Amino acid sequence: MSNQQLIKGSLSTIILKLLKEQNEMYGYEITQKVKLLTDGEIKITEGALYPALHKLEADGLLTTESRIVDNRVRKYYSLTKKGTTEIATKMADLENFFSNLQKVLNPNWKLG
Amino acid sequence: MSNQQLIKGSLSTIILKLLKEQNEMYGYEITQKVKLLTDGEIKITEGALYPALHKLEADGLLTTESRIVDNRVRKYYSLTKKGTTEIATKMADLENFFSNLQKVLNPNWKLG
DNA sequence: ATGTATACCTAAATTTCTTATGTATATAAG
DNA sequence: CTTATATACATAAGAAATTTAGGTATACAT
Repeated sequence: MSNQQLIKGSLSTIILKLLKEQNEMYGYEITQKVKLLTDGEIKITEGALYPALHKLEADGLLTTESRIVDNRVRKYYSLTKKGTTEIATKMADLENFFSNLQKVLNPNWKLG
Repeated sequence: MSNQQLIKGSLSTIILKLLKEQNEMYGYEITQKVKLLTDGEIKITEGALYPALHKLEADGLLTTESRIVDNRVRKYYSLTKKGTTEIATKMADLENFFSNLQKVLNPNWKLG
């Protein structure tokens, strides 16, 4: 898809929002969830995902817990208190941005 | 606004779409138009705008014509045939991306 | 003289992503 | 038995787009 570059700026919001809904997820699970929800149209690459997860953890928005399932390591991520606050802000920002973008691009747009 | 980083990936679409509607615009005019349409909530910085315009021109999507107005140079940009084709594709990509993003972030979203 | 608005521009640094790898286990196919 | 696919983590070089910070210049108001 040529819209892959549009993900720039919203990847961390996607990660945090999914974690808010599911309480905890591991990296690979996130890529599969997004793929499933969008019928394969949005693909989160691992090269983008893992650095993003590490940054969110370093920023104190996520905590991790490693578990071994089927002889393989999984790192489960969940929101910290700070992360919970942040996702509310980010979602509001995103809605606001889309609203403004529609004013610029097309006042007649209807989505949903 | 903290949503400034969300512009990443959609700046060229904004430029092309405005030019499609207005036929021709100069750089500074684009920044002011976006500011006006969004009540100052989206600000296109000149450091982002001018390189983007130059790239779109280099890619053959825009042509320019310099004029002197009030003793100051203005570079008017307009869509080429290729640019006109491209904006249709880009708008479709953007709508598609937003649609998919909403599936991930919130199935209940309604915009517009 | 100073600040604000208009109007163009570039360059270093940063952020974010792509692309390409690398490691390792499990399982199905040939 | 070895090859391919899926699962699951990770890093690193390079590319792309933006931010931040400057620079030049005219016009006008304080």
